Amino acid sequence: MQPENKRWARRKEARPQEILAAALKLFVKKGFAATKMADIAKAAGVTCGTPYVYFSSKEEIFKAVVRELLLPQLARCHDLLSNFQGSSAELLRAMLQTWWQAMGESEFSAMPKLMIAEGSNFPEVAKIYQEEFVNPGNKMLRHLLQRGIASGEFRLLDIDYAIEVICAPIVMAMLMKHSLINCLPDELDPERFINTTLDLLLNGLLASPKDH
Amino acid sequence: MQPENKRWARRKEARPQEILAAALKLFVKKGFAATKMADIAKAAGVTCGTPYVYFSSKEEIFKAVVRELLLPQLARCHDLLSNFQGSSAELLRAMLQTWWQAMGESEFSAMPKLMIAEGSNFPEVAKIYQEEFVNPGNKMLRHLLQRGIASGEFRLLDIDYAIEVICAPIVMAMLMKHSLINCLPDELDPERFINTTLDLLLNGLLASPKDH
Amino acid sequence: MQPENKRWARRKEARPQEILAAALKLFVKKGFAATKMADIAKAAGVTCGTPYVYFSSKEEIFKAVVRELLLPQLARCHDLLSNFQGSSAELLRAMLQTWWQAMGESEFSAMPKLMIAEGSNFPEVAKIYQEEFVNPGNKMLRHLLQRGIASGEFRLLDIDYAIEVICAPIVMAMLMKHSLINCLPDELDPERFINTTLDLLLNGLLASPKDH
Amino acid sequence: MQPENKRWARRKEARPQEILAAALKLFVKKGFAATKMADIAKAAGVTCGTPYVYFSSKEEIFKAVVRELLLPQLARCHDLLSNFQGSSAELLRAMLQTWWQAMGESEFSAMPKLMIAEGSNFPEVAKIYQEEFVNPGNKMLRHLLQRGIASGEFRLLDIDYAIEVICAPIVMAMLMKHSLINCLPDELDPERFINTTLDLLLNGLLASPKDH
DNA sequence: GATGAATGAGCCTTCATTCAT
DNA sequence: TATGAATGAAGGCTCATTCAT
Repeated sequence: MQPENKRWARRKEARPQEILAAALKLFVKKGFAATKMADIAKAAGVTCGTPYVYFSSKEEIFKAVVRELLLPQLARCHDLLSNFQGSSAELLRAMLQTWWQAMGESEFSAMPKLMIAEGSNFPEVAKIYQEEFVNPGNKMLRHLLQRGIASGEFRLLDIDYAIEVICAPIVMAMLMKHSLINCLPDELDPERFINTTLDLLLNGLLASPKDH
Repeated sequence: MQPENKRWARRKEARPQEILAAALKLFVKKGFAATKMADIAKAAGVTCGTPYVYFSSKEEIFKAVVRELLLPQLARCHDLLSNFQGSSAELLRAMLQTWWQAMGESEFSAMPKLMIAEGSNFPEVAKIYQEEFVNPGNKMLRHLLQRGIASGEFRLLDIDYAIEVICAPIVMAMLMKHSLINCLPDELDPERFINTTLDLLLNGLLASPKDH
Repeated sequence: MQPENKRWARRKEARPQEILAAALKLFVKKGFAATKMADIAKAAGVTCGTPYVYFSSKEEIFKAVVRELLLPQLARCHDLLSNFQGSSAELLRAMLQTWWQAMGESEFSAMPKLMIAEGSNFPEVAKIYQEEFVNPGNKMLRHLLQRGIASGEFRLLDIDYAIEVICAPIVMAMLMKHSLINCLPDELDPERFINTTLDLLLNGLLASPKDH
Repeated sequence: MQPENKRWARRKEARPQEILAAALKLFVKKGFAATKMADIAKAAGVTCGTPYVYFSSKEEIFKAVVRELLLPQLARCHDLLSNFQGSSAELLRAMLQTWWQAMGESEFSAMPKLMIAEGSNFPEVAKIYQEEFVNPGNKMLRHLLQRGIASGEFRLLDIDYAIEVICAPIVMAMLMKHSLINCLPDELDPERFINTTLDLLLNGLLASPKDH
C-alpha cells in the first residue's frame, strides 16, 4: 500500500520544508526574479498550485527561506562559540571554521549571494537578514576582538572596520561558490583557505618585526 | 538645415554611451531582471524603441556595459601601478587606494554586485568579466606579492589564497555600497577602511613579535 | 455508538439545505462568479470538499438554489391568493403585499438580481426560473387583471404590457435591496412603498376625472 | 499604401473608444467577471496587450465605460427635456420616450443590468453611477412631478416613492432586454409598452371616477 | 535615426475540482 | 460521510521586442 501514485500524496508536514529547500536552491542559482514558481513546485515534487497552499506569494517564500533556513544556522554558530575556552587566536580559528562548516559547506552558503543580489528589491527581507543575522554575527566577532585586545593578545585596532576585514574573505568565498566568478585558480580547498586567512589576519604580510 | 533642430538627428555618437550609463545605474540599483528597457530608455532621455537601434537585446546591453564601461577601469589601474617605485607595502597601499578610487568611489563599484547577482544567468557576460577583469586583476596582485616575497619584504605565503584574502575586503565594501546589507555601523569612511585593511593585512592581529 | 460523536456522520439530511442556504446568501452578495466554493463550504460549516458530496458542481448548486429555495416561495404566494374573496383592487393589494412579504422581505429578494446578473451565463438556470417562476407568476397576475376587467372594476388594458408595469416596481425594489444602487433617498419603507405603488397603479397621476 | 497589414495599425485616437465599446458589449452579455481581457481585445480588433496601453486594469475599463459611454447619454436626455413646453403629462410622455430612445434602444440599455449585477463588487463604479447618473435622473423626474402637482395637473403624491414606480417599468424593460428572463410573451414593442405605461401611470387601473 | 503604439509569449496567482485518507 | 491537501487549467497583467510612421 505504498503510495504508488505519488501525485496525490498528502504530506502536510514535510511540504513546506521541501518547498523552501527547492526555492533556496533555485533562488541561489538563478536569482529571485528568474525563478519561476512552477520551477520551485517541480523541484519540490509538487504541482504549481501547491506552494500557494503553504505560502501566499513568491515573496513570502523568500522571507520564509531566510527565517526558516538561514537564521537557525546562526544559532548553531552561537552555541558552538559561546563556551569556548582558549586563546583569542584559537577562538578566531574556531569561529571561522565553524562558520565555514555551518554555512560555507552547506547550501546556506548561498544566502549572502541572494541577499546581495535581491536585498534592495525586498527591503523587508533585507531587514530581517541585517538585523537577525548580520548584526548578531558582527556582535560575536566584536566580542572576540575586544576579548583579545583586553588580554593583550591582539593589537589595538579600529574594531568596526577590522570586523569587516575579517569577515570579508569567508563571505567572498561563499559568494564565489555561487557565481561563475572565481578568484581562485582551482576549486576552493577549505583548509588551505582558512589557514591562509588566519595566517594573514593574525600575522600579516610583513616578514620583519613590526615597526610603526 | 541645422541638424540640431531635428530632435532625432542629434548626437548619434553619444547615444550608445548614454544608454549604457543609464543601464548601468539601473542594473545596479534594481538588478538585471527588474530593470525595464523602458526605464533604461527614459533614464537615457530617449523613448523605448531607441535602445534597439544600438543594441539588439537587453542582454547585449548588459554585455556592452561590462565591455565598454568596466574594462576600461582596469586599464586605469594597470597604468597607475605599472611604473610604481617603492616598497611592496607601499605598492599594496597604492594599489588598494587606486582600486578604490577607480571603482569603489565610482558607479563601477556596482559591477561586483551585478556580476555576482546575474552572472550565472548570463554565462557569456560572466566569462568576459572573469577573463578580462578578474584574472588580469589577480595577476597584478600576484606580481605584487611575488615582488614582495622575492625582496624579503613579505613572508612566504600561499599566494593563490592570499590574493583572495587581500581582495575580499575591498570587494565586500563595494558590494555593501549597493545592498541594504551593511556590516559597518555607519557610512563607510574610505580612509579609515583602507588604513585598517592595510594595517591588518600587513601586520596582523597579534600584538607580540612574530616568530616563525 | 452515538452517531453524534462522529463529526462527519451527523445530519446527512440537513447538509444540502445548509449548503444551498449558504450559497444563496453568497451568490446574492457577490454574484455567482465571485463566490468561491470554499466560502460556501465555510458558510455552511463544512470543509471545501463536502459540497461535492451533494452537488456535482458549482452550477448544480446554482440550479438547486433556484429549484429548492425559490420555487417553493411561489407556491406560498399561490396558496395565499387562490381563495381570495373581495374586489380586484383589494386582491391586487393583497397580492403585492404577499409577494413582498414572501420574497421582498426574505433573502429570496435576491433572486431577481441573481437571475438578471447571471442568467445569460447559465441558460438552464434561466430557463427554470422563467418557466417555473416568472411565467406562473405572470399567469396569476393576468387572471387577476382579467377578473377585474370582466367585472367592470378595471379599465380595458393592454394586459400583456400592463403585467410588466405592475410587476416592475416591486421587482425593482428587490433589486435595489441588493445593489449599491438606490433610487430612494432613504431606506425603503415597505408600507409607504406599496401604498404609493397601489395608489398610482389604481388611480393614476391625473387629478381630473378621467374621460376616454 | 492602405494598411494591408492591420496587425500593426497605429490608431491611437480611435483605440480607446473601440476598446470601451467592445468591453461594454461583453460586460453586458457575460458580466464583468466572465469577460476576459483577451476577449475584449479580440472584439476590439487588437491583441491582448493593447488594452493595457490605454487602461491600467480591467476595473479601470469598467469605470471608463460608465464615464465615457453612459454619462453622456444623460446629458442627451437633459438637453431634450430642458426646453419642453406643454402639459406635464405630455412632458412625462416625452421623457419616457426620450429615455427609451437614448438608452433603451441603444447598447446603453445594458448599463442597468451591469450595475445591478456588478455594482456591489465595484463600489467605486457603483458610486459614479449612482451620483452621476441615477441621482440627476431622479432629480429631473422629481421636477417634472412637482411641476405637475403645482399646476394642479397631477394629484398630490408621495413623490419619493412615485419616482421609483414611474422609473421601474422602463428600467425593467432594459433589464429584460439583456437577460434570458422575460415577462412579456413576445418581443417588446416599444410603442405599445410606453403607451401602456403612460396609460396606467396617468389614469390608473380603475374604471370609475376617483374619489378621495 | 527616432518614435511609441502594438504585439504576444510568459508568469504569478486563483480556485473549482479531485481523491487518498 | 467528511476531510483538506493537492491538482492544473485559466486569466490578469507585464514587458522585451517589433515596426509603421
